[in-house]
This record gives sequence, C-alpha cells and structure tokens, in this order.
Amino acid sequence: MAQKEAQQRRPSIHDVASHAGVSAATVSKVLSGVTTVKPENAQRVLDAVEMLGYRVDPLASDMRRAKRRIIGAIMPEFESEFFGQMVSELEGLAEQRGYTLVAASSRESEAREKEILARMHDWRVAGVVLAPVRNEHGPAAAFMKANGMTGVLIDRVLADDAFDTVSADSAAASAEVARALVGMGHRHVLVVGLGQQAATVRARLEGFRRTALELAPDIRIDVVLCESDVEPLRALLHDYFSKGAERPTAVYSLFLKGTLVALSEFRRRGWHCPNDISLVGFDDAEWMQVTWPAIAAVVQPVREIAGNAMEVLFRRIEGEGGPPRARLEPCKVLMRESVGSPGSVPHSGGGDRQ
Amino acid sequence: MAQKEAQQRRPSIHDVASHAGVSAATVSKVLSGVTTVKPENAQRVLDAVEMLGYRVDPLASDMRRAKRRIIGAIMPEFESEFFGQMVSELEGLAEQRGYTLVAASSRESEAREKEILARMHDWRVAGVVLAPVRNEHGPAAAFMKANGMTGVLIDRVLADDAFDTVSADSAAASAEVARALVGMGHRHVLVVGLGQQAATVRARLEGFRRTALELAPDIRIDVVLCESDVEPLRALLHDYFSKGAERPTAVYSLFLKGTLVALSEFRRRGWHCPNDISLVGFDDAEWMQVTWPAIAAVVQPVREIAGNAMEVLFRRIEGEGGPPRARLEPCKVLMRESVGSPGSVPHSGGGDRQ
DNA sequence: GTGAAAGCGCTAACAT
DNA sequence: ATGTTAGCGCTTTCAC
Repeated sequence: MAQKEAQQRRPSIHDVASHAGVSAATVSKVLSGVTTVKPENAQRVLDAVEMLGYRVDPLASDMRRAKRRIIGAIMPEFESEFFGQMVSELEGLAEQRGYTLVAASSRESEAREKEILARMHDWRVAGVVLAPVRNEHGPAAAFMKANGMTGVLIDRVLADDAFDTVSADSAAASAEVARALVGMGHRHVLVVGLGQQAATVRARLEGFRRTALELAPDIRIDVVLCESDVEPLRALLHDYFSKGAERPTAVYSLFLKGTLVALSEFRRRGWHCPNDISLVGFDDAEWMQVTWPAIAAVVQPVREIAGNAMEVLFRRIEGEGGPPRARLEPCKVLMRESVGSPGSVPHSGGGDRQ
Repeated sequence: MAQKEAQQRRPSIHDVASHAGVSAATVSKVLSGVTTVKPENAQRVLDAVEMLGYRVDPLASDMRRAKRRIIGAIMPEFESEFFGQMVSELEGLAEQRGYTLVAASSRESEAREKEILARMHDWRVAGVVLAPVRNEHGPAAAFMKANGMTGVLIDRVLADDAFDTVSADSAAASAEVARALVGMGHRHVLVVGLGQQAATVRARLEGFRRTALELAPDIRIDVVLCESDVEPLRALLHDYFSKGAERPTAVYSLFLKGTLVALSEFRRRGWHCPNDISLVGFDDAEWMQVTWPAIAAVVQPVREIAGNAMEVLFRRIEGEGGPPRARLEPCKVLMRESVGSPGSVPHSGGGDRQ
C-alpha cells in the first residue's frame, strides 16, 4: 500500500557526517550553533543536511541531554472554550521555546490526574502546568512534590507552599459582580456553584458575599452548592425554585456549566432574562454574545494566565530559586442583556462585539 | 526551594537488576512479560521494582524499539466543543493501547499544519490522526505520503488515495435537513459556508441542494460562501440581508462559526427565530439547547469518528495492508425551536434534554 | 534460564 | 578546529 512505500530509514547524524566528510560530533556542533567550526566545513554540513533532508531526532537528543524538552499540561477537560484556549496558548508558548507540549485531560478525576502525572514523570518532562480538578491540595500536587517535579498550578488554585500558582482574580471579579447587581437594585440573589472546586469557588462566593453585604446589609444571598458532579445540580436548582418561596431577582453562577443549568431551568419555567430574573455567569463563551438575551459573564484572562504560567515555569526549569509566588490576573466583567434592574423592562439594542 | 529537594535520580533498570541480583536483561524480560524466567527470579525483580518505585522510561524504551509508542493528533483548533471532544476521545483510546497522544493545533493554517507534521515525523510517531484545515489534498497529507507516515484523515475529508479517512456523513445529514425544511414549507433558503474547507462544505452544500431541489423544484437556494476566514463572512452576510431583496425563510449554516455569525446578524436586525427566520446549523453545542429558542443542529458522531479512526490507524500501524478505506459516520439532526414553518407562530414548550 | 554485548541517535568530554 | 570515546536507559540477539 502507498503509505508504506516511502518507509526508508531516515538519515541519521552519521549519514550527514559522512556526506559532509566530517565526524558526527562536528555535525552536532554545527547544528547546535557552536562557533568553533571552520566556516567551510560548517557549510558542507549545512549542504549535506539540506541534501538529505536531515532533522535532529528530538528523542535521541533529549536522551543524551539531562533534561527533556517536553512540557506536560494537565487540564480537567478539553471540551470547554476556557481550557481549549488555555491548551492552545500553552502549546504556542512551549513551541516558541523549542519545547513540545504534551497535553492530557484528567476528565475531572483526581485519580486520573495523578496517573497522568506519573506518566509524565516517566517521560521526565522538564515541567508541568497543572490545572487541578479540585485545588492545590489534591494528590496530584502531592505527587509532584514527592517526586521533585517542577511545575506551576493554575486556575482552580489560590496559593501553594511548594509551587507557583497563577489564576484569575475570582474574588475581585465577584466583588465587581456584586457591585453591579446591588447597584441595579437587586436585594435577593442566588449563587450557584460546584463545591468540589473548593479553591476558586470559595473565593468567588466570598468575594461576592463580602462586597454585597457591605453595600447592602439587608441583601439576601441564597447559595446552592453541589459537592460532586454537575448533574445533581440540575435537580438541586429545580428544587430550590420549586419551593415556592420568594424568587430571587438575580442568579450568579460561579462556573460555566452552572450557567447552562440555570438557563435550562429558566427555560423549563418559561422565565426570560432579564425580565423574570437576571443572570450572570463566571466564564465567558462565544455564544453568550449572540443569543437573545446576550448573557452577562466574567471573562477570565486566558492569555495572561497561560503567559505567566509558562514564564514562571521556565524560570524554575532554568533553576531560578526563591519562594513560590501566587499570581492573580484580573478578570473583565461583561454586563450584557441578561442582567437588568429587578422588575424593569428589558433594555433594547444589540450586545457587544469585539 | 521545596521542589528541588527530592530531585534524586530516578532508579534505572540497572538499579533494579542489582537489587534483585540479576542482570538488566532479565529485568527487561520480566517487565515485558517474557515467560522464560525462573519464577523465583521474576518475583525478586518484581519486589525490587516495588521497593525502588521503578518505572520504565518510555523514551529510552522507544529509542531501542523500532516504532515509538506515540500517536500524533493534529486538529484545526482546540476551542470548539467538537475538536475538544475529539482530542479527549483520541487521548483515551491511545492510552488504552499504551500509547501517548501528542496533540497539536494547526490554528486553521495549512503552513502550520505541515510544520507540526514535520515535527511529529521527527518524533517518529507511530501514527497520526490528522484533521486537515482544508481537505485531503493539502500539503500536510502530501507530506505524510512523501515520508511514508502512517495516518488517518478525519473530519474535513471525503476520500483519499493513500490514507484511510473517517468523517461525518455530511451529505446525508444535509439531505435530512433539506427534507425537514422543505417539509415545513420553506421555499427560499440561504446556505452559509466557509469555502476553504472544500471537502466537507461541498458535500454539505450539494447534499442539501440535491434533496431540496428533488422535493421542491421551485425552491430558491441562495449561497453565501466565504473563501478564507470567518470575519469576512460577517460582512458578506450583512450585505446579503441588506440588499433589500426577498428575505429567505430559513438559514442553513454549514459550520459552527457560521451559525454564530448568522445569530449575530439576526440579533443586529432584531429578528427572532423561528418567527422572523428559521435557523439550522451544522455542529451541535451544549448551549444550543438551553437558549431561547433552542438552536436546531446537526450532531456529528464524535465518539464514532474517533473510535473508527483509532481502530483503523492501529490496524495500519500493525502492518495491515489493503487499499485505503473511506468511512462515513451518520449524523443526528436535532430539529429544535429555531426552526418553524414560514410565517407560523412559534411552537411552545422546552427543548430537548439528554 | 540468564547475562554479556551491541546498539537506537544523539551530545559532551576529552584528546588531538 | 576536529575526531574519538563514552555513554543516556533501554531492548534484543546470541552465546552460555
């Protein structure tokens, strides 16, 4: 079959060496930019490389060097825009420095997360960017510590005693949401979250609560947290609204799936935003600005998080010392049409476009 | 700092060998399941492995073997649900067979696609799953052929003379959309697509056109195709609707971003689905069933595509011959609320939930 | 049954 | 300025 025909062995460094009439060591030197090679020979090597279409085998190369030029990335999932963009960014950044990014998804399982990490350790990756399922105290982080791996924790983390962390400033963003909602007159808000992601969800919840209570001590804040999975949340939310008690005038979802579940519940009841209820969600998505109404959201600074994570990771890889640092990147809050004053008519006009 | 302390060298196969009082060769045999080892010695090896926490270095192992247990995956992007799920599936499948998946994003660039492929070739990957930016005739596929790489083409492909292909049955799905729209009384439909992805878009367009004309020879089908990027499509669509000519009663978008652009244009004009215009999009997304109205969509069978791609890929890796095969997986069409009869009132009720 | 020896493709000392 | 030597950690003949 066609795909086997061209299966010739790739040229090795020795093939290049003999074609250029020098030794393998010289070829290696030329290719790694050592200047102490006679220009004439260097040229012959380059010619031979060109001729044979030679390319260094990164595996063999890494084999010999101490550290391997591989960066591992572990995300809770690949399906959402946030982590998709994150992987994309990290990949570009790693590439820029001549590293290969190997990404894996823990599928929201701490057990899998640790397994993946062990596999990456087997690969002797130079460093790891870990977005833990739950927080910085999980088994994965412990494994990294125990094995002296170099790594950075991102997203669902606050601060760690062994690793640098980079995440969105959830508390500040939540405070801004609180200011906006209180400012519009909301005095009864439901906050929806997934408890498992303790680190960030708590920060988001507390950030909201503190500012809201400060600005409006009489505000009522209901909380529906779900410990484990998203599915139970659906039922929990349904129950909450079925109780027949006073309906909140706004819902603040602390994570993307929660926003979807809330919308789903609203549509089941025939409620429309913002007339019947207002909605703001943590995490933006492309569709949120084209639906009617456009959904208000907290936008996490993906590029900044990725950029900082990689920067600090490479510094550690290069041996920089010092205590671990916890970075918080500011979010942007986009108050779109799904939010209005309680009982007001919807405001007209289109949503934002970049 | 803490993360350096534990930096001891990992035990090598020789460490295990000496601890067990055997040679490295024997350890290797035990670990690779060769049965010709004295049970007693095998046990001692296993004990030593346990004791030292030894794990095989996959790089070094692959170095010596002919093929490397790495599968490359190249997707046009990571940000969409479709490709996110695809990577996730492929990763799991590769893992099941003891391979590591290295995923990279071509960012919709054929040049980058080829570069990534070259890098994967450098890595001597055992096989590649390529979702080409445009179609099976791009430079990347050519590169794979020229270098005798083993691979499978997915998604934006029809059939290839050198590689197996697996994709959604776009034509059949489009035919079903045509049947539905015509059946509801639509006689003027706008089809929106990105021309660059020639392979699938053409199939989707033709599948729709053929069936629609068959069922309703008097139907008017307008087409707005955009050659290169998504952004121009926004302007093109705006122009189309601004011409003041007769407005179509339905829009069929051939790809996800097109659906978003169409929705964006509708909202700009204050049109609502399905009263003012109906909308169906190729590619489903989670949000489409929670917005109001829920957006009708063609669901691609991600799991099936991934599963088949991996299966056929591994068969090729294991040396199976035979001519390349082109597989088409059936899609599901979800006719949600964004579609109605022209001029009718919206139907009530909630959307679907899984 | 087991181990010694020979590499996979490359690079880093060390000679020259 | 260049080549020789010695491995990185592993697997695989091939003798014993």
